[in-house]
Amino acid sequence: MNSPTLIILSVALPIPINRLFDYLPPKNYPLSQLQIGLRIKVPFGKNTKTGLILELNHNSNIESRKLKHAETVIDRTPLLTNQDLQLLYWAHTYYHHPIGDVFMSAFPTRLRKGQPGELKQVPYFQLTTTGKTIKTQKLHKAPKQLALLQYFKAQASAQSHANIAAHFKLWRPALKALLTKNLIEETSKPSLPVKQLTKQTPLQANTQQQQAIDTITAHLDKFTVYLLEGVTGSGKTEVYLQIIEKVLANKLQILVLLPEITLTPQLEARFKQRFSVAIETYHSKHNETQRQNAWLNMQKNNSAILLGTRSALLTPIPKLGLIILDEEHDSSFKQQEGFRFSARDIAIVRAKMLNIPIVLGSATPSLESLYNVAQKRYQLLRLPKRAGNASPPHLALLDIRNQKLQEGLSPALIQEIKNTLAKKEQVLLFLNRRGFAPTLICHGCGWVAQCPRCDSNLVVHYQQQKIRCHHCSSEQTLPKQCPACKAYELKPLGLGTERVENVLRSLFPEHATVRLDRDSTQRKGALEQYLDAINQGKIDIILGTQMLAKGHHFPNVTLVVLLDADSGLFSIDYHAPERLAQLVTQVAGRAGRADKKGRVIMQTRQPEHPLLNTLIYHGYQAFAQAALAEREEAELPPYSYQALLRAHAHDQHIPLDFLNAVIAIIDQYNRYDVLILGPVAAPMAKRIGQFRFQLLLQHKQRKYLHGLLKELLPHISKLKQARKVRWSLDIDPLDLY
DNA sequence: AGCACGCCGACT
DNA sequence: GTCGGCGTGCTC
Repeated sequence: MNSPTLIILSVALPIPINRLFDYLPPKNYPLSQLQIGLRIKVPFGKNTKTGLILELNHNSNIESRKLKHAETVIDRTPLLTNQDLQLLYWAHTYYHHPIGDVFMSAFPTRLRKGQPGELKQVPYFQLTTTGKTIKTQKLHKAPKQLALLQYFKAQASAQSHANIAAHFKLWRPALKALLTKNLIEETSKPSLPVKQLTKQTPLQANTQQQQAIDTITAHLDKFTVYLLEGVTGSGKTEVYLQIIEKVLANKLQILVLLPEITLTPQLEARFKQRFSVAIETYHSKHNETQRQNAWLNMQKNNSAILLGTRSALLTPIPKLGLIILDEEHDSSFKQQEGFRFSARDIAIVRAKMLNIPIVLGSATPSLESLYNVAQKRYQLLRLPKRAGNASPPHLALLDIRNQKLQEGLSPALIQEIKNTLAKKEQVLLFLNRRGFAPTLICHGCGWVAQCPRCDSNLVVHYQQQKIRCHHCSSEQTLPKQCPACKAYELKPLGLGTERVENVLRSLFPEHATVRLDRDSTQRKGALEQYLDAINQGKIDIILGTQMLAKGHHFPNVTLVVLLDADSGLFSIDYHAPERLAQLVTQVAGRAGRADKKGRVIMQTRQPEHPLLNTLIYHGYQAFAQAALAEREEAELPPYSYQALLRAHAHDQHIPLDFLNAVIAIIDQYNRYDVLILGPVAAPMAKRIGQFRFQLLLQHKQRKYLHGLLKELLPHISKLKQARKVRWSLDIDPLDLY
């Protein structure tokens, strides 16, 4: 029916429907300028949507009377390269996620919504001639303005709002005043002088560092996955910096991916001190203008290095020559909703497509990565030595069975803390549970305070006099009287950081204790304040949650305590021991970083637990080998492949009906005996008022699992039960929740 | 996802 | 008698 000169555009749209939509070109648009990869505005139902041209065809399966004209082509040249498009296509296939959603997720929000692909000018400010010479006494009545003026005097180049905000609070009025007084003027972004790549000479690498650097830089023009296993403080960052320098010398760009909450500012500062090339950062703290500019500066090759989190992975980088992914075991590299991709796994595919090296760094590599080393797919590089001669901490288990505990602290532990404090050294205690107590129970009738919307107990927050659910936002005032039997017998049960803080203060009243958890650090800048106080030696005892495990340096801490290390051992999720081991090793890394030897004590009721013992007495590597052997025995990943189909709804039977209908379809197509586990209730069956069920699919060979999924999914979308549930497919799930 | 159409309950 | 609840269907 269609004439051969007709051009049909197949467009990917950001909607959860797994197909392309066909359009006629915009009216009067020169056909020769149409290209795959251009963003385009199209009418869609009652709306206009921004999509991406993925195919140019001569005909369409849609009746021609239904075809609409596209409105406008946004880009003159594609923002993504062919290789970017190929990578996205691969990700769409691998994760079985709707094509338009995957392709459009490569763009920052503004560009996804159709904004032109141009840099947004952000104002920069510099001193005027008057500003440079003014006598500071003239501003003695305006300390804020004076401080800001001094700051500008100390800077070599013009500064943006973001630069100023990093150093001052409530700076806007002061800046405005200085502008009015003509001491500061607006200007454009200063261009960086790029006479040389570095402005700081590299540190002297030790033998292992040098070996790692040499190995990687010997073959910068071919794909290899390097697993750089370096204990805390072994100088991984210096290795990264020296490899990057070599790649910069080849005029190529570098992508550095970091976990969500690492110390990006510190790392950014270190990169900026070392290199004089333009560096972009991309993470959740940035606003949309900053994201768009960072993305475009990489895309246009204006900038050489991108430091970012998972969301930076798909930034187009035309001259990409190296990918570094630090803390590769970190779970924040896996997106946990919508398009549930693993930034690590896609990064590896990206490196492979571009034939460039990728370096995965970690002190505690994931079991998959260690398995890939054993399979000779990755090359292992080890940095066993701690820099500056710091010796590794000594780990020990402390059996607390039959011990009389004082709010979770055993007598032996209290003695250890005393000894450490007597030596004027700091103690770090780790308890991964905030609040005062995880349970409020009535001693009269056994009633327990439970969340009305979730399958969980309400946590007692004593300071705020609240009981609160940690899974949804519901909270109540701390009751005095049991709502069931009216007795005044309500007692908090179990340990939280607040409670341990109290006992520490009463046991060691002459020592300063600080608690670091989400509650105590909510106020902006509070965490930084506490960290400063710790590093200035004003604090003797540090108590905190998970947030202590990552990155922070506590050079004077010589005793690290894990109060309740067992909790990870009882989880039904087979990843739990791996996570516990990583956590223990990371927390242990906080101790004895300077010349003082550190000690790590783990209180446990499972002193005979084999994996725990392997970890404590033989180290992380030995633990990993033992854990891998268990996984192999049980045919769990990485010895098999999994996909998890989740479903939730307000009514209990809806997700269950849906998953049973899915099973009925699976039975028709399951030629290769993919293992089906479920449907079962999720470990937390009810959450935020929704009932959650899941179906686990597993097979020893990836191709059979994925083959089944590919056949299955179109049928699932068509199920009438599918409309009533919210469902999602998680490939290579990390959380079996 | 977003929107319209459509058929049943409490209201100016 | 109407407004609006969310079940169902469609988007090139």
